Amino acid sequence: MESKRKLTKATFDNLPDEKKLLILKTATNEFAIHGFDHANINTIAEKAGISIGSLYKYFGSKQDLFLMTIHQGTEVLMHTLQAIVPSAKSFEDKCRDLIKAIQTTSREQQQLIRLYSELTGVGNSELVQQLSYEIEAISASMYTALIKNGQDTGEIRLDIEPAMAAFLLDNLFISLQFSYASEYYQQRFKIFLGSDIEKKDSFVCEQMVRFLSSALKP
Amino acid sequence: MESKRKLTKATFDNLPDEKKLLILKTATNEFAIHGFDHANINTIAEKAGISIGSLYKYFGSKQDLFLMTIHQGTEVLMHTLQAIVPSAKSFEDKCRDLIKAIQTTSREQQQLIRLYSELTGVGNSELVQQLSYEIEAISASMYTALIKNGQDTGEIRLDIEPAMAAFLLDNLFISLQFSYASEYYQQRFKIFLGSDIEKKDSFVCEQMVRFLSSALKP
Amino acid sequence: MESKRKLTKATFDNLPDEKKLLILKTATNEFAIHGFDHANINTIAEKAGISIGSLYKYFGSKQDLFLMTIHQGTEVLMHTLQAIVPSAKSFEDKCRDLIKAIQTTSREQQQLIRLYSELTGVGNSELVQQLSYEIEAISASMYTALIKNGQDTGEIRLDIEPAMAAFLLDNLFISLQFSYASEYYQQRFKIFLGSDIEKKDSFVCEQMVRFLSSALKP
Amino acid sequence: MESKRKLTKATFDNLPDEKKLLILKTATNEFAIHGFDHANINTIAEKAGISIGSLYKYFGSKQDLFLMTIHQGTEVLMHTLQAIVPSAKSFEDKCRDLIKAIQTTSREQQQLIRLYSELTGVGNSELVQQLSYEIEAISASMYTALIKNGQDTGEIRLDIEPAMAAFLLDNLFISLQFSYASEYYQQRFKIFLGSDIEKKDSFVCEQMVRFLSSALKP
DNA sequence: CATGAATGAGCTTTCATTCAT
DNA sequence: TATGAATGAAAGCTCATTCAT
Repeated sequence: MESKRKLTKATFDNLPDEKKLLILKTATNEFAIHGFDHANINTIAEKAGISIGSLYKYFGSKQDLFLMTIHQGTEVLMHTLQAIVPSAKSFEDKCRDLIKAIQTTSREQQQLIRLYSELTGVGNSELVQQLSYEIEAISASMYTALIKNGQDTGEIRLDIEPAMAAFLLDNLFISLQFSYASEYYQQRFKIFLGSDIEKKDSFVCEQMVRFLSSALKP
Repeated sequence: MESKRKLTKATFDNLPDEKKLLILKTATNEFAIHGFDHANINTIAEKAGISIGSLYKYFGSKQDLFLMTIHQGTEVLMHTLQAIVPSAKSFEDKCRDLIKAIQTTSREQQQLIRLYSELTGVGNSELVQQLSYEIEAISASMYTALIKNGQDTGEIRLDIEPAMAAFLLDNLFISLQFSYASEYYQQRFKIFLGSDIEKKDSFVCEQMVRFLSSALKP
Repeated sequence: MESKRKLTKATFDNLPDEKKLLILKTATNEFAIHGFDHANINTIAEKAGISIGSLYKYFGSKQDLFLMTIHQGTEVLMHTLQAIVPSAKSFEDKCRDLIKAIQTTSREQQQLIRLYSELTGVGNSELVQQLSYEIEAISASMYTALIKNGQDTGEIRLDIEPAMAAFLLDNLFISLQFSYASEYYQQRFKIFLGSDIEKKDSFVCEQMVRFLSSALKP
Repeated sequence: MESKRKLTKATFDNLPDEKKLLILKTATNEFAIHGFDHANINTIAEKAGISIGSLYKYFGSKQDLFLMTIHQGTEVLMHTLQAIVPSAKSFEDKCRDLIKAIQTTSREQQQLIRLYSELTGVGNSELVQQLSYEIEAISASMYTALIKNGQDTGEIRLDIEPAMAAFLLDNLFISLQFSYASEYYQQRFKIFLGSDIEKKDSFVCEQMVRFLSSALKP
């Protein structure tokens, strides 16, 4: 809908992949550790082994760099989704796969998910709008399709609106994601379920699957 | 369990209630609008009609003031919970009441909920730990009790762990809360359900009730 | 006409006169030597013996400080004008007094006049507009009155518009001012009149008086 | 007298005229709009369709490029002067022609005149000295000759030094030029003469001619 | 107790110039 | 000759906190 403004300048795209990845990884690290406001652009440049001037040749601003790290990160996450949702498995099995994927990636990509939760606080420039739209619209359409498909195959009740079911599903998945990645939500997770959540992956998964399939079965 | 360090100094407690409320209200406003980092302590003092010196006599630091605003705010929210959860109604009716309460208070107390979502980013001092424990522990125990009670009355299935069910319930409620209060989650809400979410309160409520009661009924 | 926005904050006004003058003098120096763009706020603070924080408590921005130095400086110049123009002397004698005053003050207040010529380049914020209006409006009205008065006394021809005569008069005076104060205009002055202009004050004065009185006599 | 250091390197002179003009025109634009300090060399190169590397092959520095734009611009202005001053007309008519020329060119070559007023602030390298000498020496000698010639023909009084009269004449002309071209002086112009100065060209011209011829006639 | 002036470290961003290709 | 990516010093401004009055 909007004329997609690019987050990077051409100079960045022309960089060798190795260098591009190094820069983005360094930035992801800094932003995840210190948050957007407290992350230091000069430090990022230094740690990535480039000059500040170059950093600003590649990205127009601190915010652009931040958004780019998220953009690149979410692409990875979206691939995971796309590998699971359109498969031929049953709805219940897909849920199980999704939850397991969340449990794995939330730990592997902890920093990325922390970044995502920073997105809320960066103010609401056009770019933030655009990026968040990109991210959420994909999940929304994929989950809605997932539900509709389940309704077609008779696995999912018809008296619930697909968009609404998708919304609730995504809410549960996002919450779970944060519960594994963010320090704050991790603590809350433990308050509910005890300090040994690390060992309870399959328990959490099975209980959620049970919860979800009952909630949506006809 | 924890050595409760106080957020306020005695000097604040001795203030007339009116003044105390004015200060906290002003702070809530500033923090909700600008976020923790960009809120300006000097501005808060000015708007509350007191000197910065006094503010520092009342609260030890910016963080302490912030945590106090949350502490005071959540008390209000907890009262709502306590009015609904222990009532004599059916589980389904309690869910309905809770969702309606969320829809109402999220709009009325928008700023408060925005504050809460800032909590994640404030770092993890002892005080943050303490406060978050206070908040989450109450919800956790209340929802867990709610589920157990439902299991006792035969309204809720027995093959789901009460703590786990409570966790999922709270996840859905918190997500809904943010969806009404935070700008970012509001946009996401609309991506899923269309731009007229303001008019769909009862639809959202009924669908969620249906989802929840199916998920948990025996 | 415009709601006069103040250049200083109250905190500056409350300072002891000695300190106020030291700050303005230091700033005048820096701005005169380096020009607006190259003047260094941190250096000004340091040389004035105050912290940068304080400087920004006193003045909202670099530009505000700059404009304040001009404002204060022109006040001095305006006093000189007001001492000469409304006197009981003949028009010719007043011109002579004005030119002599320019020759003296341009040397004494060299830096101030250099500041003034920087004014053009500072961009056109509301404040610049306001300040320049203040300065020019006073000269305009005083010189116009001077001409009208001369027409009333029969010293000045009637077939020239007072405002136009005042404009030309001011043009000559300002040019002369720059010719003594600005390095560039000084060089130009010498190209026209030879390198010994320093010793030619009375010659320059008499020739100008002769030029002016002929130009305007009936 | 002075060892004329060149502003351009040979590489520039060898360029096709079209390209040379494009570069200078682009530079004039940028310098006129943003002033010397805020003009961006990289932007100029980009807009002129050449590389920064090339620009630095053509001109030694930002300052050199700036001075070159002025040098080239003043040549145009000087041609105007040379077309009027040595003509066979009366002194009064020449004045009239000069003023009219100023009114026209100040509007057409607005940017050029704005550049000229930037010259003061560029510091005082050898090159600035050289350039300003070039410019001012020509006006000085032409106006002085104009006056002397008037004295010879009996149009101009003998009791005024030609150089001095030339100086005053040039002061008035330069002031007028700025009054049409610079934003700041334009505002001042209006303060003296009202906001409709655009429509008053012939009035301004006639009043100035009257002023000048009276000032200098025997 | 109350005040509020003073502090100063710290951070984003710009841009003239260089030099390897 | 031409290119344009890389450089990095430098500067305006903010704001939590202190402490003398």
